Amino acid sequence: MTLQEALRSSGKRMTVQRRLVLDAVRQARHHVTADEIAKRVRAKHPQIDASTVYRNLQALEELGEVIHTHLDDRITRWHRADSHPHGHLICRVCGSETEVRPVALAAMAKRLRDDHGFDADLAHSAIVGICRQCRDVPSE
Amino acid sequence: MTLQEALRSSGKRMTVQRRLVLDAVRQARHHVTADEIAKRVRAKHPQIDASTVYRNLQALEELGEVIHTHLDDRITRWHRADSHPHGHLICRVCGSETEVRPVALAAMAKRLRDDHGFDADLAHSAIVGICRQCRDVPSE
DNA sequence: GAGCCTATCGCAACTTGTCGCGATAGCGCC
DNA sequence: GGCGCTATCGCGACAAGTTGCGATAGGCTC
Repeated sequence: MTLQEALRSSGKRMTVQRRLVLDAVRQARHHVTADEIAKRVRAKHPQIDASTVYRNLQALEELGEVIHTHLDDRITRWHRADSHPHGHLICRVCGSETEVRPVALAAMAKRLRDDHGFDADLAHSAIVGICRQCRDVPSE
Repeated sequence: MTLQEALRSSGKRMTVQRRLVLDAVRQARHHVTADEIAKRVRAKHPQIDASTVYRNLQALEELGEVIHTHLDDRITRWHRADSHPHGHLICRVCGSETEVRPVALAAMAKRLRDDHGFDADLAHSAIVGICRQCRDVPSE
């Protein structure tokens, strides 16, 4: 389904603001925060409010254009929907971030599907724990 | 290590406010929000500030008395450290919450330890996805 | 191209949580 | 029991995100 079709079928409209937010997420290489998107959008259109950015990110997620994930801080990160899916391991000691390949996530998700009939999205929230380096040096 | 010993060895002090926050978390049956704890504490001591509650929850977590978890909303939940550990499955469609037994979490964590040397705490953040009921009735 | 319906906008207020600062009060020592 | 060091407190300001509301403007029809 194209963006035009998605807009039509959901009754949503394409506004200047929505276009700018979508472009900002698409142009970003990695995960970006709403604040970073707002800054980028406001560079050319300073009157655009933060709430407009938040509402548009939500709308674009409903349209399937962008996706949000949660790392371990309170800040939501956004990225384009067509980037390759992956999980995140965050070390609570040193803060390092490691990517998990989809195949490993799928194996873990299978267990939850078998046990609970639950279709887990393990890429949505980061998995917190202790990384190899920090575990091997427990007394610092 | 007793609470007294933990306080001594970390240089922390036991204040009236800290005692009240700890009691409030202990008395709560399930996970509670900071706001619920603040309300309970303020019922008898109205001058206690929300920031004091937040700082004490953090301090009590460092002392090993309480633990926080993240469900899918932005709100942090707290519970006593000695309650049995478990994971949470949250359905993004209906919002239902299912507990996952530690044994299932351990099996998933083993995979991450084998692949990445990462010691995952899968009880820290809820796992988001779609529950059996919502998956079986896709068109509503 | 004008008009209508209503999705969306900008603004302001609110929520959850954090932080800096001067004042207060645990707790170890005498 | 009194003293001093400094952890903690209450307050106000800030950060990230949400929500209600009157005003604006997409996009459909004619």
